[in-house]
Amino acid sequence: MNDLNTELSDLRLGERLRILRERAGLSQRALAKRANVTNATISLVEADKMNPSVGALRRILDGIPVSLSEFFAFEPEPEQVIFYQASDLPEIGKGKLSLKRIGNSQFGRAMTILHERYEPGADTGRVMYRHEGEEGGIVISGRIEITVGEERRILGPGDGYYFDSRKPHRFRQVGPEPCVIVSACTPPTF
Amino acid sequence: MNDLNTELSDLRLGERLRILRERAGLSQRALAKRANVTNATISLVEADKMNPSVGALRRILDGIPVSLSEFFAFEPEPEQVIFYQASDLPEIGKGKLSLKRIGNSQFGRAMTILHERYEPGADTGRVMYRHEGEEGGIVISGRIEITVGEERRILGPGDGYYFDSRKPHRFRQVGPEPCVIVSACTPPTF
DNA sequence: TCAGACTGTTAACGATCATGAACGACCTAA
DNA sequence: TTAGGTCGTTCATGATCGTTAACAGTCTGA
Repeated sequence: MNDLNTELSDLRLGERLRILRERAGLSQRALAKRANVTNATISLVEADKMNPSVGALRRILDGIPVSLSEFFAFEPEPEQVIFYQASDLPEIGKGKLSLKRIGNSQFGRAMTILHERYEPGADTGRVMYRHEGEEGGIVISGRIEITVGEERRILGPGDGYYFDSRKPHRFRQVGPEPCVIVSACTPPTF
Repeated sequence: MNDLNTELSDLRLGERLRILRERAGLSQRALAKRANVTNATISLVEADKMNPSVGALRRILDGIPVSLSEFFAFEPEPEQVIFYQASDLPEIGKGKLSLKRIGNSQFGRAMTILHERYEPGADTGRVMYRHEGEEGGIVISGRIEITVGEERRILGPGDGYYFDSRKPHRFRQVGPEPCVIVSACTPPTF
């Protein structure tokens, strides 16, 4: 016994489909005909006894017609994540540069927070980044050389920076110990 | 050979899922772990080689996290229906009262058009309807007795009406031939 | 009362999903 | 170079979907 039932009752597909279908004045069979699905399918979905494929659901909704987006509009949002557990944060970047993003990929968020770790020798490269927005940060530990446009500076613990991301920029770790930075950029970069 | 491939490429689930996943900095396996799905599932979905169930897609999206509504937000709307073929219009109502709704159940529409046909003896009943909005119409053929609040009138071809739906109202066919009316009400009643 | 047409539900079965385990490719460190 | 790690892909199999076909219940009209 898996949690199919839990999942189904959680989605409440059936309830909403039935409401929309009846609102349109369609019987299960009438809708089935329009949707190129059988009435049994609609019956089972409405009874929360089946977990339809996305394609099947779309065909059904097309028969009403209602878009998938509209259909799920009343779906409770996945509760806004407020707290991020370190072990859950995916590690981005490769090699000597490790990034952990906080608040990323959340629609409607104005910025992205990064927890960056530069191992000795780490370097964002000669090809300098450029993108829309602004970014800033504070060095937590270690030392890093930051180049922004024509400016170059080496920062240590407690030091900070802030610049327009459209200026070409480059980060390069210096010294024997890794450098840790917490930064933010806006709007969220991908 | 069915049209599974057509359906899948039509939905473009894979493309969007991949974009969202990568934007979140997650590998297929990392996302799979969060979503309680296997990496193979994500791989196949992204390659448009599988039509996931709604439940599975939701689990995957929860791992990003993105709501179903957001995920389908960019789905092209089912092209706004402009022309309705009579044979396609579902017939609502029972017995002597037949209704055909035009533009119903379309989110974002301001009103519903009804093609009503009252067979001899048809009557919306003594329990008079009341609902939000306004409604009006024109009699095409036959004769009908309309009661709105304290007002009562018998209308024939070419006659029209318009009133606030919150007033109790009742329609009753009179005469030997069926009565056909085209009406509109706002906002769409369910 | 009966036949007919409709409603939504349910059982059995073939098609498909979702899984677990393998694969080759790539990178990193030793 | 090798070993170990990750990446995304692919194959075989059990679980589930979606269909076909039947079912009982309701309503209409004869």
